[in-house]
Parts: sequence; C-alpha cells; structure tokens
Amino acid sequence: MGRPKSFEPDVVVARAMETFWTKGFAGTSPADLAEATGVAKGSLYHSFGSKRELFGKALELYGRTGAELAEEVLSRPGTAKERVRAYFTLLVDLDLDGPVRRGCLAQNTVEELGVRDEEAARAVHRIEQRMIGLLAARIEEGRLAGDVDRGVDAGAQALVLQATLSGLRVMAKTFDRAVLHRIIDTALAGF
Amino acid sequence: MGRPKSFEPDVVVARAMETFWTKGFAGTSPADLAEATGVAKGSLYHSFGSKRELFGKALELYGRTGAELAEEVLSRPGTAKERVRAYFTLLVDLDLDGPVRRGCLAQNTVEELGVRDEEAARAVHRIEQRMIGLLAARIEEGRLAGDVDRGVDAGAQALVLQATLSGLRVMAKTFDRAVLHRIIDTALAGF
DNA sequence: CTAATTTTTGACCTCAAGTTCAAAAACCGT
DNA sequence: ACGGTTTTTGAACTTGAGGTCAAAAATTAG
Repeated sequence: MGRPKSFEPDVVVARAMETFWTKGFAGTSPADLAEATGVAKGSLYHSFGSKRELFGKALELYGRTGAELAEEVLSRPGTAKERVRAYFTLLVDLDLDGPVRRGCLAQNTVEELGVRDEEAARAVHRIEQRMIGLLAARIEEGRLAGDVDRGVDAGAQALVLQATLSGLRVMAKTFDRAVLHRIIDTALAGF
Repeated sequence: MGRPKSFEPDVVVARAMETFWTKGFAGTSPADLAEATGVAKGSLYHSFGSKRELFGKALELYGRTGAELAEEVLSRPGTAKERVRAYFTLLVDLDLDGPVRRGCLAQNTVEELGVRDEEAARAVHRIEQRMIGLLAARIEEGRLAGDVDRGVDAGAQALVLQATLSGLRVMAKTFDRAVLHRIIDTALAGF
C-alpha cells in the first residue's frame, strides 16, 4: 500500500548517468538532476539517499551497459584484430560524434574523484577488469582460431590494449578523428 | 615604489600547482590555496585575478617542468627503447610512490574540466603535442642510430606511445605496480 | 617627515550546493 | 470513508565557495 512511485527508478538512474557523464560529478547539482530526471529534488533524496549514492547507481549502470556493448561488438564475426579495431573505432567515433566529448564515465570518475573516494576507485577498477577480461578472451579465441600469432600472451596483450583504449579516450578530448584512427591502426599492427 | 611583494610569484604558482594536482581544480578552494601558499586569499586575488587564472599559470608550469623532465630522461645514453622504458617507468613509479596517486595534472584537467573550459583543453593539447614531439624525435634518433627498425614511422609510433602513456596514467589510479610494469614491457616489445 | 604608491589582510558579501522536512497527495484494506 | 502507509514537493536551512573591499602596512621620492 502507500502512494505508488510516480517514476521508474531505472529510468531516473539512466538519466542521471547521462547528466553525470556530461557534466561530471561535482558539476552536477541536485537541481540539475531534478531537471534531467523530471523528479523533484526532495523525491530524489527520498529514493536514493544522496547525490553520491545516486551516482553509484549510475556508475554501476554505466559499467553494465558498457560491458554489454563490448561483448556484443567483440563477438561479431571476424578476426580478433578486426573486432578490436571495430570496437575501439566505435568508441572513439561515438565520443566525437556527440554534442560534447564526454569521454568515458569510469575514467572521468577516477580522474575527478581519484583517491578521495575509495569506493568509486574500486568500482572503476571492476569496470576496467571486466573490459580486460573481455579483451583477453577475444584474443585467446583468435589465437586458438589461428588469426592471432601463437606466441601472443592474451592476458598481457589485453592489458596493453586496455591501456591504449584508456589513452585513446583521454586523447579523444583534444585530438581529432584522423589522429585517433591513426593511433588505432598503428597500435593494432603490432599483434 | 610602493610596498614590495612579500612572496615570490613563481613559488606561489608552484605551491598552487601541487595543490591543484593533488585535489583537483574544483576540489581546491581559495582557502586551500591561501594555506598552501602562505599568502592570504585577498592577496592571491590581487596578484592573480582569479582561481582560474592562477590555475592557468600552474598548468603552464606543469607543462614546462614536465617537458624538461622528459627531455632530460629521454636524452640520457641508451637505445630509444631503453630510454622510453625508463621514462614511462619513472612516471608510473613516481605516481605510485607518492602519498596519493594524483596522476597527470594535464590529464586530470582535461577529464575534470573537459569541454566546459576550451582554454584548458587547448593548454592540455599543447602539452600532449610537446610530449609527442619529444617521443618522435627520440625514436627518429634511434632509427638513424640503428637501434630502431628502419621501417618504423617515428611520428605514428610516438602517437601510440603517447596513448599508452596516457592510459598507463589512468590505470595507475587503480592498478598495482606489477601490472603497470607488465604493460610497459609488453607495449615496448613491439617496436 | 609627508605624500604618493603598491601590497597585504581578514572581514564581509553573495550565491548556490547539498540536504532536510513538514505538509499535501495518492494509494490500500476494512 | 477512514486510518495507515508511502511518495511527492517546494520551502527552508546550513555551509562553504569564490570573490570584493576598505583599511593598515611598507616602501620611495622629494
């Protein structure tokens, strides 16, 4: 019983995620969140406790959807190298095609909140680990399929690719598409 | 004539840089700056105009000293690969050995202020460009000296290395030393 | 010493962020 | 329709950020 919720929590979290992604954690005020979600400030606090807690949900959602996208793109037909290139290119292009270059929420978070928020750092770490796992699995798959050199260490290679990807997303804030694509090409020529 | 300055502006900028680096732009209040520099708030505003302007000076100083360090380390005797490894390792270790993992001020800036501050983005871009130039020069030097493969495109390779370095500094916020060193090893095996 | 000039400083101001809350609204079972 | 329960909401509160300012302090020229 009691008055029913007038909004879908998942939708609110998704909208909040977009806002945090675009404006950063500190840059997003409760008023911004109320406007973005269409839910009054007080109600948001009633449902989510605090700005930080809502952000936690948003980051979690980001990690989940990000992993799903990666999984989807990496698993399409093609060699490991082709699939990784497609995925990296997709991320870079998505960012550059948007109205603002918001980069990666996880990275933005760890850079902005850094060490001051242990919990956030751990959440980001989990997201990165998952990505590395997906990359390693796809490389290993390619190795067994024969399109990746026998001698490649999938785990080590996945780590380097993750570093490259993180770097690309940093550089996507200040460099143009041609440069970023060139980096992808050169980086992938290696393995 | 007039009352003489009671502080060295360069020293104040250096102290401010340390504070911004550790706490971020938004995370650093005028009160923090006054405490860190030993100069009263009002005096800081009198000398530097605004928090943002002081930050500008701090970022400029960061770029300059960073470039000097890179130049110094890269130019010591050894092959290009050895020197790049030494430089990357130095940066990672410096970050991990500090009391807090503050990463790279330039990167933190572009992630935190991102597109909302065009000027900051441009400043960071200049810093990145300079770094890429230094890497490219060192690789080209190695190519001519014979310790780098003839077929390597120094410019393209420098871009990839910059991406790797940026990625390393992001990952240095959440991963441990062993992983980061492993990434350096694998990434450098390539060229 | 005085006048002119420049710095220094903490008090003060304004505004918005982040949060709390009391009252109104919307539901359900009886 | 009433009581119990949960949500919704804007108003209200507290706090600190970012910045301004008037008065005091420190200098030099004359």
